[in-house]
Amino acid sequence: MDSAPGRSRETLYLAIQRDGQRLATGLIRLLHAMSVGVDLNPSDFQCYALLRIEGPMTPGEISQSMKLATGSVTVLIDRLEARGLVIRDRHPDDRRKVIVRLAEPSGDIPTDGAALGIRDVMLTLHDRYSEAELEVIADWLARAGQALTELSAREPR
Amino acid sequence: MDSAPGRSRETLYLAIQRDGQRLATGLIRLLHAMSVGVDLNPSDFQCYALLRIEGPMTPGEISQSMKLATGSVTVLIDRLEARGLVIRDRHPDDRRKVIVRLAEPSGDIPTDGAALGIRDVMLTLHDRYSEAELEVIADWLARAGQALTELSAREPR
DNA sequence: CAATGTATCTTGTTTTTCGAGATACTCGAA
DNA sequence: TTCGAGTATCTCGAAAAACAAGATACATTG
Repeated sequence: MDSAPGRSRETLYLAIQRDGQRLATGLIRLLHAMSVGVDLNPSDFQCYALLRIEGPMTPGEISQSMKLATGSVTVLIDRLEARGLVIRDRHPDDRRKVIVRLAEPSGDIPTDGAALGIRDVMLTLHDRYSEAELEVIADWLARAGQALTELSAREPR
Repeated sequence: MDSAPGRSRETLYLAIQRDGQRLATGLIRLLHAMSVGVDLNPSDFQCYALLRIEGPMTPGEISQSMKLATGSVTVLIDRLEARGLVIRDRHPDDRRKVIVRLAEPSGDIPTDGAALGIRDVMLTLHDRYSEAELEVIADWLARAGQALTELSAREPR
């Protein structure tokens, strides 16, 4: 694609910061749009997405990850469970713990991804890049995600 | 950086999707962490960030962008205004409209970016990439942000 | 086995969001 | 000009979600 002729490192950093922020607000918007699409509130949808990505988690882990109070997570899971989207299991080793996992038949709705035409848009977007470039992008996404996760994990309070 | 020797396009797409989702959840977490850091609720903080990025907006535009009811935006702006973070101005041409903009002395707190060591982490992250690679990343971020914005803007309901 | 720590749930309260209407303004056509 | 339809914001009461503190049950260490 090599669009701009060659911006300085400094300029590139600024561009990345600016466009990264734009992407972030876009993501929030999209998450909201998707959640109303499946008739879930944003928190519930985010939790559902989290379980899809990370696999089964305990309520405590969810509470940490989503920065919600434990009581909030309890009723959040109640709501998802009532809709048949997730299931609570007892932890085999530690019976204080509970394991929350996705319900098998994918509940009633959102298997995500394909919804809203996101997949198509993304495919179109990526057509323009070479494999080497996609490699760079994938690498950056993985590292940036890792960095952000560590950032908000450490010393949150 | 050229880490993996060469993944297929298909594999790369999947990696991007997966890591993109991870990045998204990381962003939400971080946004939440930053908002508690400046003692603002997530919506208020997001609105503040939005105004920083996009410049002055009307309540109606904010409501569309954040997918909130107009009434919710009114009290949201009330809260930000009470903290001295934003200012309401009348629109010069259309006096039904109101323009919300950042208060000049940056209110009491968050000039963002530097907070939480985000800047440092990002600098460290980007050190490993060549300028050509950064170019690719910046390009992708811009296009992806654009795509997401259009996606959630069209046919939201 | 007692004491302390951990994980989740319960309850009551506060905060945020919604939704429907009210008010104020704009613009085009009679 | 005046009327009417459309738009933008705000007001208000009701619903929903999040919190905080305590209760319960289990685990782990001495």
